[in-house]
Amino acid sequence: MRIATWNVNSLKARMPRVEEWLELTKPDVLCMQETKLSDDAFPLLAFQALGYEAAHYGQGQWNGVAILSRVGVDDVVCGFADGDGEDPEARLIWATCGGVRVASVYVPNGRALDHDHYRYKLQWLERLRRVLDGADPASPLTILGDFNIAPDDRDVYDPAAFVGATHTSEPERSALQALEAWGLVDVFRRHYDEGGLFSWWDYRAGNFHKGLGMRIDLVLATESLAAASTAIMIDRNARKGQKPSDHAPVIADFAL
DNA sequence: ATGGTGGCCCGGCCA
Repeated sequence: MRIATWNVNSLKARMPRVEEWLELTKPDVLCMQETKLSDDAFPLLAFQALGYEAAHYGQGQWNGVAILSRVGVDDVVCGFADGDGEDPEARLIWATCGGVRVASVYVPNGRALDHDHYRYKLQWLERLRRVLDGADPASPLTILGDFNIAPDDRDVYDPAAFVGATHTSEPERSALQALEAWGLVDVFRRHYDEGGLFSWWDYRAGNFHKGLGMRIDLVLATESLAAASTAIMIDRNARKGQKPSDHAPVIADFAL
């Protein structure tokens, strides 16, 4: 089973690239983030024409997450659904696809360490951790998406440049480690040890061509599922060319 | 290391 994640930075702007990429890559499941669409505007028919079912949780203009699948989209849950009030932003959707529980997440950016959005980010990650109490770490489960956290210093082009900034702060990394402590593995690190392998590059200043990026798009999987992973790659080709997203897709293959 | 690009939808905000 091939499962991928891609922050598309507006599905409306990216639809030609996404359709082309689906036909080329043929994932069984694709998690998308930042669709920036209302549910009414989600191009379901176009995806069905390519053989995919889909679940979308959007709010229009900002955020928005989706799961495409050609191995079923069952038991869809939008948001935290934990009874503690609705998250005002559409950042989380779950579905069961081919026997695997899949989440597509768009973790808040945080903006700055002293910003309200940073506190929202940490609270959001804690809430995601609590939601996992309702799941079994021995079951096949995967959380994919834009975590807006570089897990360690290998995952940024210059750690010194991020001191005092978001994405690398200790509380953010601890919040990610709390998810891992529940029973999730960073599948990419099961296959690659080296740094300098990134999934996001700022549009500005030619950062992609200079190799100035971060690895913030992650595939977290329970140990039993991670043990079935045969390969994982960051598809840098999708960051090239006309009208790319600022994120590259991450593609993971599992022997399922 | 600052200034830079591209998305939203039309003036800044957000990434």
